[in-house]
Amino acid sequence: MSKDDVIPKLVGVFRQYGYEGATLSRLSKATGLGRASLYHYFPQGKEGMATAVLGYLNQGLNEHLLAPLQSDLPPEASLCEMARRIDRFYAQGNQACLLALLSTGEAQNLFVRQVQTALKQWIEGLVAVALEAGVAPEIARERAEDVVLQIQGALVLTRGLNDPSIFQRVLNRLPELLLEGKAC
Amino acid sequence: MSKDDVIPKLVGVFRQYGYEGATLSRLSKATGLGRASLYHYFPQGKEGMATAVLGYLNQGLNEHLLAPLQSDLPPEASLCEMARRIDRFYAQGNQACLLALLSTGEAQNLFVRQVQTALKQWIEGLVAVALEAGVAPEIARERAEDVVLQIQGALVLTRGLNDPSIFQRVLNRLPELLLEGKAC
DNA sequence: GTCTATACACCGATAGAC
DNA sequence: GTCTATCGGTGTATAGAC
Repeated sequence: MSKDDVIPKLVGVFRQYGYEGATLSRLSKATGLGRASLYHYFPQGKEGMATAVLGYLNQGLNEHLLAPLQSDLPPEASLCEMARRIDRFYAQGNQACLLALLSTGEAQNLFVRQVQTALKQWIEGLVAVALEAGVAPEIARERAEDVVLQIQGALVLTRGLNDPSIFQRVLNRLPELLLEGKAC
Repeated sequence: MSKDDVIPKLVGVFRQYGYEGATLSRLSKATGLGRASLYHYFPQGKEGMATAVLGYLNQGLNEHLLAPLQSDLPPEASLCEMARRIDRFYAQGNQACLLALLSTGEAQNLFVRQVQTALKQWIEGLVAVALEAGVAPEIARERAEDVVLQIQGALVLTRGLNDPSIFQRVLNRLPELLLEGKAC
């Protein structure tokens, strides 16, 4: 088994339990490897595993969630496609976002840079679509931030209220939220 | 020292570190009490402390954050006042929301009910203001949810990007977000 | 009420056999 | 590479003196 086979199995644990809750016992169970074997792949231990998971998800963000934004689809359609993929990725709003989990507690200091990078890439991808659709530059950035912000807020509220309809509602309005009044 | 004096000192630890990160060592240090003394006040241990903290913050939500909504101020002014208090309570967006922290990981199962109650009260308070301002009932609820949702999202994004301006921007638009097109 | 001392489980991490 | 065994430290929780 290679390192690239192990990482995807670690993802679920960090996403469900956060950094502190992702114990080696759970990581071991999820991978089917003994603790010592995990240290073979990740000499930096748990911190190394979290870093790898963040890198893996950041790559997934680009290759899967943001891919439709760079396609030749019309802007609105590409946003709809992103929304569909987000819906799947976050399991209809039931799965937490690792970027949110890792910006609290002790993890905050360890992963600020990686979290910041991922969020910025996400926002930049959205800015590009808005600009392409003819939205004014100053407005495009604010709206792009709003898109990510509302997704994150919807995840919190959907989990807290146990009401998936909130997440759906936010996903549905993403296109008009970013492009309102332009090229719809 | 009474139980009511201890609880406020526990709050900061849970808000900063979340449930799993709020260790008895930290709670002991924050209160100035030994671990055993904490068990005198909270026989249910850490879970009891978290429950007490949630209750305390829920009461604060009603008595401080939501109080202006029930005052005789005009709707828009009461929302501005709530926004000011939220700004202070969340330290300009640098402090996490306990309701968000406790709806992930192992804490999720333990505190769903209390978290749900607090979020619903918050939303109900906002719905009441919107109705008072003449917003249609179906729309009022969605907008109230949006207010809480955007606050939560702004907290995530402000922490993750280390950019307090995002939190400020959301707070500033709360009145129009809830009342748009009505009695402004 | 607050303390010291302690019980026991689990934490992250490592050594060394195979 | 994967394992068993184990380290030192810390986790939550309790007992019992004062």
